[in-house]
Amino acid sequence: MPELPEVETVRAGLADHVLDQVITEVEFRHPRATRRSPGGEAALADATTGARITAIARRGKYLWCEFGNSDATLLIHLGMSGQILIDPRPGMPRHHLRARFAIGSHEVWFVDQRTFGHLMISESHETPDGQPAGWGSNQPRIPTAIWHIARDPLDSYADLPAIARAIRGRTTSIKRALLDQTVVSGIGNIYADESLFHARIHPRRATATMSQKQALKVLHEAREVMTQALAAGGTSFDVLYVDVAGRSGYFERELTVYGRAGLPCVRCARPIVRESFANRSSHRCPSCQRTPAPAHLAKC
DNA sequence: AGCGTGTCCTGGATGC
DNA sequence: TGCATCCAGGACACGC
Repeated sequence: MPELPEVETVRAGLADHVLDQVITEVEFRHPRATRRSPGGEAALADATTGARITAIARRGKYLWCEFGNSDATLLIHLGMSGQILIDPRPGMPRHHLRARFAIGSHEVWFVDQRTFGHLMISESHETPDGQPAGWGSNQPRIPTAIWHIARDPLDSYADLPAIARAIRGRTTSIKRALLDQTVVSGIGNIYADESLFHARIHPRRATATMSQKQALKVLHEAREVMTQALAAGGTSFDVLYVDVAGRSGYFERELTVYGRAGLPCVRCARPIVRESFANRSSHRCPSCQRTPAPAHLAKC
């Protein structure tokens, strides 16, 4: 399940192989892959065939290709199970292959078992702050389809104090705010739990009752845990996720709470608990992340 | 307007 | 053993 560090690993891998190359062939193998793209498969193929890739950019979990002076971008979201495979081995199974591209001398596959991922063409427009929209972008433009996606904790143009203030302005729980991509992007269930553990904050803590220092602490921990995950090559839980060359990440060994229900807390040895949260689950240490007083607890 | 819930999807795990 | 149900997850449409 690719989150920000995994997506960045994919971005860097793609940039290594297809930057300055021309897309010569596009083939779609599943209609859901292009469901959000205006005009569908035909328009996407039309917009990309013959185009030269001049940047591979990323904001949060979204990737996009820039094409020189063109306003059009090819936007990619890997969803839960999406993978990008470059020059896949000849025997690689094809049953989850959703789209394939010939780019320069490379074969590039978009493989996605659960089909939550998608590809789309999006026009772009100038960023409000005049800065590049994300890692790898070399122009101050953002795909219009993701104008509402906030900068992520690894983005050098992200204003963490401003994000902390936005979090505190919400009437919800800190975990919901962290998962809201319009507040801060790139944080999924795994890194939300990890960041909150490191910051010693309960997932259901009401954001409006948090101090600026506490909110900022959570964001800094998110940045830290993602930086470490990135250095380790991305997190992986099963064979669904592999990076562009088909290798799995190995950061999962470093996770402190996520997926560790019943196992001892790395700090205090009390068993980690798993609780249901908004049709999902939260993992926390009942001792390091104590339940706040009712007045400081959000409804969900 | 802002917030919370339901939905999309597949296949491994679990239950009877 | 086999069938049925549950569950995981990100993003967004929708309703309150």
